[in-house]
Amino acid sequence: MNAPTISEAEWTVMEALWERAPQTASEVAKTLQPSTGWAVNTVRTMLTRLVEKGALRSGDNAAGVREFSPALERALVVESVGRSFLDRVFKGAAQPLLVHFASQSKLTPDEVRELKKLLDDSLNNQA
Amino acid sequence: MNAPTISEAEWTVMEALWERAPQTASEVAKTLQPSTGWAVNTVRTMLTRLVEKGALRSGDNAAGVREFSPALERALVVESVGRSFLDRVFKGAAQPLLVHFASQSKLTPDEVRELKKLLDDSLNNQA
DNA sequence: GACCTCTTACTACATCTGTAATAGTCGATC
DNA sequence: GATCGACTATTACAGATGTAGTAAGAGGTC
Repeated sequence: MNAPTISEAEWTVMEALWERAPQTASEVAKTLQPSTGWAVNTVRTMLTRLVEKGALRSGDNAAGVREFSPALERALVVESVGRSFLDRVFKGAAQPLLVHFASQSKLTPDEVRELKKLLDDSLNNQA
Repeated sequence: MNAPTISEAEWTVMEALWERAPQTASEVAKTLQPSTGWAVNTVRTMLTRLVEKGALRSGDNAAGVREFSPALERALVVESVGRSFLDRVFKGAAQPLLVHFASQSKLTPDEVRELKKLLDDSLNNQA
């Protein structure tokens, strides 16, 4: 029941569709062209593979052109790749991961405040 | 610059050598056998590939048998895969990542205390 | 009605990964 | 000195990934 494996390039395509859906293949290709330089067929191939993987759904629009939409919520996929990253790199221990990224990053005072609140809440919810 | 790409299975091998080094191929294979079931040759292949990638160094021990050691510190590789994960999944924004994992995980009061301290420190160090 | 453009379906091909098997060398063994 | 067991080097092979190209139908254009 885990989300399917989504490769790095495929992730880029998913992001485009999480941003706006549905889109046809040419629309996605046009959206990604500036940042990736991918040929339309490259994008088509990835769309097809993502449909096969169950990450996208497709159907024809009024004009009879196929259009694509996410079949999985972004949050769910983030959940899944997040857990796999946590397991692989931090052996499943969230605290060292949090330490790593917290010490690595420069946060604003507001962000720190929010995080501390969240940490407190997480304690209370456990009780 | 960036640490080389280390695949999931290769990561397992690296962990064994970060734990204890140097080790010969058979030693690593024996170590990993219970958890992975890999054949010795499978481990050898991965060791070879990791040397090619520059993630391991190898040399002959007193008995003339090749042994392997990490060529990269674990922290450095974690740094690199961590950043790549952050960029890909959270578009480089550490705060949402921290929110995600913090809310996802059940931490002990001690761990929460440590993290909050770390967050405070990170603010001070910026100033 | 021949031609160009979209769209779709199918195919291509190198590289990386996972997972080994095979062949050849070398030292210990009987 | 033929044999057995490590060790090394080379090769294999299928599936995933990145990055397309080609062929063929459908619709507008001159």
